[in-house]
Amino acid sequence: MSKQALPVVDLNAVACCSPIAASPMDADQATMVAPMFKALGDPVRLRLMSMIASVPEICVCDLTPAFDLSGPTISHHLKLLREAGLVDSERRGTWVWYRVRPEAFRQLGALLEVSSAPAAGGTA
Amino acid sequence: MSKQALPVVDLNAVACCSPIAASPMDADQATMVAPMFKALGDPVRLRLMSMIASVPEICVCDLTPAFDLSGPTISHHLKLLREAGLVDSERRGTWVWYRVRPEAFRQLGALLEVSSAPAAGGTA
DNA sequence: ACCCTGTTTTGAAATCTGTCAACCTAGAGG
DNA sequence: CCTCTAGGTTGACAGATTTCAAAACAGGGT
Repeated sequence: MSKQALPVVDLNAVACCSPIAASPMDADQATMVAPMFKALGDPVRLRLMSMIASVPEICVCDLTPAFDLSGPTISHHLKLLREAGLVDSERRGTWVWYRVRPEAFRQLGALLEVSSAPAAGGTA
Repeated sequence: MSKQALPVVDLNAVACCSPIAASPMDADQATMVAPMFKALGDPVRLRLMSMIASVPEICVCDLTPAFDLSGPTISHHLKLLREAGLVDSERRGTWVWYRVRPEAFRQLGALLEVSSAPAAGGTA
């Protein structure tokens, strides 16, 4: 089973859409969501994320040379991004390709929305 | 100079609106933006942020009892939120009041916007 | 002036993070 | 089977983070 490790952050479990400015977030929800922000809280990972999100998919071999960092270090950061549920990877022959997980991205965006909208009817 | 420390993150310097999915973020920009995400990457701070953002302003005395943490620890997290440029504080008599910095919030949201992605072969 | 309460600062301990060198694994190709 | 290259894993270490107790600071009231 060459399956990659499942993301630590279960996107289905993360409260999906209420902006953090809409109402005080409870502890459990914060515990689930924080790792996603944490993953983006490092300049290297933020840049990796941006590079990945800017194209449909990208090979590690194109990511690594963009940094003054060793291969293992890039690999480590990519792993954290994966565990945060933000990206997905797939091996195809010799190379490994990364792509963004749109749901995760959308959720993060929704969380930061300036809530002028009442959450009416939003509860699925 | 008893003024509170200026935010470490200079909101005017932070590239203001291009979503990270629009084009690869350069190193400088990532260095400036990452601390904001980092500040939200802790469950306690995320919850504090949510509590602050959910109301026009809120007293530390209403924030502290919501956690099983000492006063100094809450104060420390609030400081990090301040230094990230995400919130503002003001002493009024005995109590200190915190409120969100809408510009910072808006910027973070803009960064995560799903830019109607120029998918395959996209010229930026 | 003194004390009381609310908040921040300081100092210190335990834990976590970012990074690299060295090593291991997965496919491709002879 | 052997070797080569692309990536990931392990182990180690310097530096950062989280947390609390103790002390300091800021206003208000007596």
